[in-house]
Amino acid sequence: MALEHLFQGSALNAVDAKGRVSIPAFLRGVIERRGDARTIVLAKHETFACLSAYDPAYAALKHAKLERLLEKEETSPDAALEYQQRNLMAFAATEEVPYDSSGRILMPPMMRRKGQIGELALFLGTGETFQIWNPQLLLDDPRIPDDLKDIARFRLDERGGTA
Amino acid sequence: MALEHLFQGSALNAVDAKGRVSIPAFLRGVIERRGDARTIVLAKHETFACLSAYDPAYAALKHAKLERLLEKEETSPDAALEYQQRNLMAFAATEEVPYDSSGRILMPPMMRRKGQIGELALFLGTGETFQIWNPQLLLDDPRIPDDLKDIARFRLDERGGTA
DNA sequence: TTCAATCCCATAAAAACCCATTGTATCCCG
DNA sequence: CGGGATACAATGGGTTTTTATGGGATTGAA
Repeated sequence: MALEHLFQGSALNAVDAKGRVSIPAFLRGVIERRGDARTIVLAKHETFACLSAYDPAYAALKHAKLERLLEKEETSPDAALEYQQRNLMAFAATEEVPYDSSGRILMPPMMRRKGQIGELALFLGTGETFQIWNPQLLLDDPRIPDDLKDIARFRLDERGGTA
Repeated sequence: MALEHLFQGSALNAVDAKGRVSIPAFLRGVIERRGDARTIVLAKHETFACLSAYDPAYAALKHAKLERLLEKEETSPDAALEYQQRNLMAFAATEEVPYDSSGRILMPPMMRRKGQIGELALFLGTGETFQIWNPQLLLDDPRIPDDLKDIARFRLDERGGTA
């Protein structure tokens, strides 16, 4: 498959008192080039203490991939159950939120809790999708490469906060 | 794979007060022959104290390679984590910057610090990618061949600066 | 009413854009 | 072969546009 437009780069944005966050312009650019939606899909990340985010076009693609996988491995009861589980996670456990004309979303409270997002949201492009972190949790995770933590620290410094 | 257009040659350009740098025309030529983007991707070099740079087409190619690797080795939890880490480094730890009609980029502050780039940027073609150095750091690195340092010194002399 | 989401407007900083200058290499023509 | 004329690269500076973000005002459902 391979998508031609990939999410890349990092940014640290504020979450204001109303729970609004600006989606960095360079990520919005990719979303709007992939499709014409001004919307992102949020989910808890599978392995890290952060949120995973992507555009509706990618969600559709992901769904198609699951369908194909099912058709291939079918007949096994295990496979069918696994499909049901994955499907639930892919759709029921996600939230789709539009961003407004200034590029901001209202972070849904449930996702905010799941991602433990506080006053600051660290956006990280990861190719097909991007991640949203509480920067402190990223710094605390031993599985994250040091070079990436340096970037998080730089983004925090840039803002004047001491990390 | 093998790309047909390769980066080669060297140039020393100024970084102005706004942080702008001209990408040498001979490198831009390669970028635009590889794809139609007028954009470069910047990353910290893995082994040297400089930046690594390439075009989006090369980045996509690298990504596709990673994807194929994952599908082959999948299922292992270790492999999955390693994949996540690589993806983060390849995308979150890089920045994509467009160059304008006069061939200049705005060097992102984070990359400028990571590469310790001051007022001068030394561009070195290395085939599939190219490097951007603080010329002084190149001269100070014992791992760099003397012949290459001579080239750096020549570029500095050309400019009137004493190396 | 009340809380919360959406819309609208304001602003400061940063980035993108446009235009001008210089220097150098190239070309053309006498 | 010399000497302009030309084209393009690199760079400086100003102006406009975009971004991120704050703060009302309005809508709407509970």
